[in-house]
Amino acid sequence: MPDRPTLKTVAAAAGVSTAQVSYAFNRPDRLSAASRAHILEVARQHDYAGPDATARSLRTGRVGAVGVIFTVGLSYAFSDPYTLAMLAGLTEVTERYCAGLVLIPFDVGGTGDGDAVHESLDAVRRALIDGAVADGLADDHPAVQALARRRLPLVMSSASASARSVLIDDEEAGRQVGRHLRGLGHRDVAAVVASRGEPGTLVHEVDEAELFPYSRLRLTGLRDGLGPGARVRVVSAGRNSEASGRVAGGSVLDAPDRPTAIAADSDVLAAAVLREARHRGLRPGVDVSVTGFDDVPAAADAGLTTVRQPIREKGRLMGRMLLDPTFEESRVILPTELVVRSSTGPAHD
Amino acid sequence: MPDRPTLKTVAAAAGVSTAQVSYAFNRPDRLSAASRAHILEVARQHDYAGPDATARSLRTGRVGAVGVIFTVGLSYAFSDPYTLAMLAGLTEVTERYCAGLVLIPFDVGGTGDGDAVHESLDAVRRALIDGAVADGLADDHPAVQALARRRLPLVMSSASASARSVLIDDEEAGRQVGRHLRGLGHRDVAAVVASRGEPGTLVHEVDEAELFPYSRLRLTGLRDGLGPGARVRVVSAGRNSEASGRVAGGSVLDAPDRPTAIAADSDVLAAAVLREARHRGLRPGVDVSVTGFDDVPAAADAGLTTVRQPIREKGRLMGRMLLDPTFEESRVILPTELVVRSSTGPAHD
DNA sequence: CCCGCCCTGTTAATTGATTAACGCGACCCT
DNA sequence: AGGGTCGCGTTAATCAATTAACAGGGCGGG
Repeated sequence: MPDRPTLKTVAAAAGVSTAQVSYAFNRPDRLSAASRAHILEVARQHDYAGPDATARSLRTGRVGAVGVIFTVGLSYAFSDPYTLAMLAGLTEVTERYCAGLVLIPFDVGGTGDGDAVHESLDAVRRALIDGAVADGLADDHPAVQALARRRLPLVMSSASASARSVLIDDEEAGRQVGRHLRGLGHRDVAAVVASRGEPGTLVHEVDEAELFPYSRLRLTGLRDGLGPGARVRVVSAGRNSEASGRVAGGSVLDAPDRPTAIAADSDVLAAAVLREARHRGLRPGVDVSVTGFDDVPAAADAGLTTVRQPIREKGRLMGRMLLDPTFEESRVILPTELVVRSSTGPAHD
Repeated sequence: MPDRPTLKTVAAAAGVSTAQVSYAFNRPDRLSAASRAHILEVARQHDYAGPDATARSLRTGRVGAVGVIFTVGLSYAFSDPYTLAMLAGLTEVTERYCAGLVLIPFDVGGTGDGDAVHESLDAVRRALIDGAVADGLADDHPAVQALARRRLPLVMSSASASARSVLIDDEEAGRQVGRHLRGLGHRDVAAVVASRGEPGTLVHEVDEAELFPYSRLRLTGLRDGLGPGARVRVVSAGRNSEASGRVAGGSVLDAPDRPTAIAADSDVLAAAVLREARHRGLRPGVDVSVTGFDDVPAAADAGLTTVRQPIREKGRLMGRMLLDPTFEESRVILPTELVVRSSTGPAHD
């Protein structure tokens, strides 16, 4: 018996039909206890590990796992506190449902041209999942569209025409930051946002459509909150990492017309900006004001003024949308809250 | 056409055999460019997302994903620096191979009796993977055995009779710690190890067999390194977390016969012990010596004497063992290095 | 005594693809 | 003209299970 045993093998060895073996593993109530015991015993003797997962999935149409799309390198994602908090919430739920979690890389390295996109979509197309979470992606993202074509249940964290979503009101959050800064007298603000551009480069108005959807909304809110007459320059931070944040922050701080405040799109970026500021002898909240986003644990330590969002709860709700059949809402909006700490203060130039 | 389209649908609509459609998606060289273009066009019109992932997996026997078994809650794992570093290395490789990563919960909550084990094994049995990584688990762990029965390629991080492995020499690492402490004059040491027991309780010699395999080996090495005549008490830390570490550390520090040194099984536990020590007014490296394990980034900040192991490289190698067909070795032993910092110092009682 | 139901068990259709083997013209070479 | 090869397609077996529908024996009730 060199071959891997199958249901058929076991059925033949036990002298019953394959249906009986299947029932023995899946529906104890459909056969007598005696024959179930016998079948399981024969299975053990043949070292049969139970029904093949792939075949069962094909037949039942269920896989028992949900996916998460990652548009940045996975090995980087594991160092991002926002992502980790979201995943922690998500896995609380998947675990309760005994579901696996599939991390799907969508890594369009380099130019991002048609072929590269096509290639990296393979992982999305081949992923064995019952549904997926696309955090921070827009409806028109190729990975999202590929999933939609597969007709898989999808949960997003930005407003979507078709998919269910768990959101925050990004525009309002941006407005909270804008109003706070305006109240402190800031009229010249740099927004540091993750984007495809090189860290430290300016994002022109026409390119703002290319930003992540949440960045666009926060920008709109920020401008609104600052009111008319304020200047808002948008600076690309490349990816959302410490290193990129330092480059972007440095370029803003070294500009001849340095803004009085810097609103970063995440606490990770904001913390990097803070470090660069201190490095230049600038006192946060005095010489320059800095705000973040998310309120990850490190923000409190850094004295960072930031917008708190319930990240873990977001993950939990996304998970429930996918797995809990009694969860009906197709859109949940979570509250945000401006947390004022020492990194912001009155403007003076 | 309310149903999800299949290969057959598309073949019929395009007026070709299903084989052609399959080739159009998988083997462009097996058909003329014209008919390939035609088929893909028809597929698009019918909103066909490409061959069904499950069916393809059944037929080809390949899934395109590898699994990682977690014996602690996933949402907790995301806060453990060792796990994150290992995953970062692992995903570097899976990403290169466009493979998904499936996080498989094996969460035997509560008593851990037969039924609960059986139940939580379901996720392991049903996981759609081509192979798996079992970090820190022993050959006789139920989840490992379930995977072995499925005849899936398996990579472990402890010595295994059957599976391939990427290891460190845990016994030698323990010995390094032991010798270091002996050199400082410590003759009474507490080893704080993760285990199933309640944090803070003593682990009796007979129960040591129940510990994680790496803990056992390190203990053996530690005793050997300390040499004859030294006392080593083993204290359970429950799970490998800050909270558990504080409980375990507190109980050791409050014991009437407090040891002069505490060797923790991870930097996370050691950092917790350090905090408890400081909290009691004990100066690390002076009033009490503490060692960790892993050398995660936080260890340097905490001034922790610890054993460095190349965690990320471990993850990378595990991934290559699973995915890189040119990687032949079935056992790799990585080097460790004792990093002496300020948390250890001469013993005096 | 007969009808119908329950309990166990079997038959066989189905899930959606992959791919080896083979068929059939057209073309080339000698 | 005969035979070999090449390009392009089709046929049909196979992957390993699930499950609706059905069959027959035993048994209780009328």
